[in-house]
Amino acid sequence: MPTKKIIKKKKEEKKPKKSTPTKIVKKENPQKSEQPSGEQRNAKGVRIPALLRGMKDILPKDEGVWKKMYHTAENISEAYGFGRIQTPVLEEASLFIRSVGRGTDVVDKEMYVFEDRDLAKICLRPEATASVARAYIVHGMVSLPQPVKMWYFGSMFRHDRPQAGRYREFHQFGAESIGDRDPVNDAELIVTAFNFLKELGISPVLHLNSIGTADDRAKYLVELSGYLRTKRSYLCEECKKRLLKNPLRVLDCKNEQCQSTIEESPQIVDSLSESSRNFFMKVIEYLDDLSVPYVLRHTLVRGLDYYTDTVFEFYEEETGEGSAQSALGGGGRYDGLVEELGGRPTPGCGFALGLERVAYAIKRNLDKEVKTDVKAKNNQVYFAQLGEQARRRALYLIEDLRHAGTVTYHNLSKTSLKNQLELANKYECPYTLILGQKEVQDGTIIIRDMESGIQEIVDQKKLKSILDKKIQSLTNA
RNA sequence: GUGGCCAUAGUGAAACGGUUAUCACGCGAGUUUGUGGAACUCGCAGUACGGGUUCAACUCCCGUUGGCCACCCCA
Repeated sequence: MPTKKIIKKKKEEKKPKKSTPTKIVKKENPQKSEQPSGEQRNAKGVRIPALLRGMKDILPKDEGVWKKMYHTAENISEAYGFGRIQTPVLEEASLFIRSVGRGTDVVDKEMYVFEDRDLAKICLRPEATASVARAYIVHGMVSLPQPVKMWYFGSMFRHDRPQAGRYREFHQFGAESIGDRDPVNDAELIVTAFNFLKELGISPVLHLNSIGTADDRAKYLVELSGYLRTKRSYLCEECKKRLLKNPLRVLDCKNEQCQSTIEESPQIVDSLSESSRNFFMKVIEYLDDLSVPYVLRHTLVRGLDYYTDTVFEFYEEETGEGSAQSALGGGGRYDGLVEELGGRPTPGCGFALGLERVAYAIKRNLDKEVKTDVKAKNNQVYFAQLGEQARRRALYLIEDLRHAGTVTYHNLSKTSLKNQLELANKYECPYTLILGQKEVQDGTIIIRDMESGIQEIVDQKKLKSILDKKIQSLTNA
C-alpha cells in the first residue's frame, strides 16, 4: 500500500517538471547530477546495489552444473593421484610479474593490483600455477617424492573486457605435476584434463605443440621474423604491428590474406633442439598409447612466459577454434618456473580449464539432447500440515526426517492444505506427507503419491522405513 | 584497451513524439481453512542513469553505466 502512494507522488512530481519552463528545471539539475550516473534507484529513491562489471552470481539453479564439475574434478584428480591444494586468492603482485611475465597482457593489463595497508603491492591471482609453484618452494616440497602432484579448483581474476564466457572473476580447475622432467607427466596431465571433459559429456579436441626451450624459441623468433619481414607486404595491418610487438602472434591471425604466408612460414618444430624434439616425440607416443586424439598445430603458442616444450589447448569439438571463447583451457610444461621464483631448478607441467566455458559447453549439450537433464528429485519429500497442533508436531517430525538424510521441503507458515499441495507440486516432490488434527491424535501420517494421488495412512513410527522404501524404488526405476 | 550492436516489471515480449505504458509467465491473497498439477477474482512489480531537443520524450540526440559481438588476449 505505501508503495502506491509513493508512486503517485512520483508521478505528481514529474508532471509539474514537464510543464515548467526549462530554466527552473535547469536549477534543479545540479542537485541531481551530484549522484553518480548509471545507478539504479527504487521507487523510494534507495539506491539498488549493482554487480561489479564482469562479475556474476552463481545461483541455486546453476548449482547442479557446478556441483557436478566439482565432483568430477575431485574424483578424477584423486584417481590420478593428485592432492588438492588451496592457495590464497591474494598474493604478492611480484609473484605473477616474475612468472607469468612482464609484457604479457595478463600482467600488464589485466591484473587486479592493490596496495595493502602496509603499502605492499598485492593482487588477486590471475591464475594458479605460479601460486602452486610458490607453495612448492615455500613448503619445501623438494623433499617429497617427486613429482609432487596437486590439483586446484577456485576463482581467478582478470580485468579484461567482459564477454560471454569471459568474466573478471572466473573459475578454474587445474592440476600441476612438479619435480620430474619426463614426458609421461605431460601425457598424464593431458589425459586427466581430457577425461574430465569427456566425463562431463563434452567432446574435447586437443591441440598440441612444442615451443622448446627458451633458447630454441629465441632462435625460432629470429628465423620467423626474418621470414615475415620478407613477406611484410602480404600481411594485414594488424600483423604488421604484431611483427614488431610479438611475431609469434602472427601465426594466430585469422585473416585469409595472412594464412597462405603463415602456411609457408618456418615451423617451430624445426628449430627445436635434439632433446626437446625427442621429448615431444615421447609425449606424442604416450598420447597414442593412451588413445587420446590430438591435432598438431604448429601455430599454437601460449601467452604466458613460463612455458617450455609441451603446450596444449582444449576446444569443444563443434565450436572448434572459430570463436574467441571456445578455448576450454590449456596448459603445458614450465621447466624454468620454479627456478625463476627462487627455488632449485625444478621441472614441472600443468593444465587449467575455464569452468565457465566448460559449464557453457555442458549446457549446450543438454539443450541438444533434451532428455539428459533428468534431475534426481526423487529423494525429496514435501511436508504439509494443517492446524496449530499439527504444525508443532510437524516441526519435530521434519527434524527427524532431515536427520535421517531425507530432503524435506515445507512451508509451515501456510495454513491451507490446497496451498501446500500446490507448492509440493512446484517443488516437484514425488511424495507429500500430510499431517492434520486427526493424524496427530492417532499418531499416524498420510503419505500421498503426487503422481497417482494414491494416499496411504501409516504409523508415524514406521514413516521413515516406509518412505525410504518408496524412495528406493523410485531411484531404482 | 579499440570498434560495432543493444537496454521496457523478476523473466520473455508489445507499444506510440500526445489520456493512466500493454500482454504472458512469475510472485502474493482469495474463490465457505482436509487435497495440487484446471479455471476465475484481486493484488505486486517496469521505460538503466544523467543531460539535451520539444508545448509534450519510453520513443529523437549526446554522455554515463551495463550487456552482447568482433578485435586484442585468454580461461
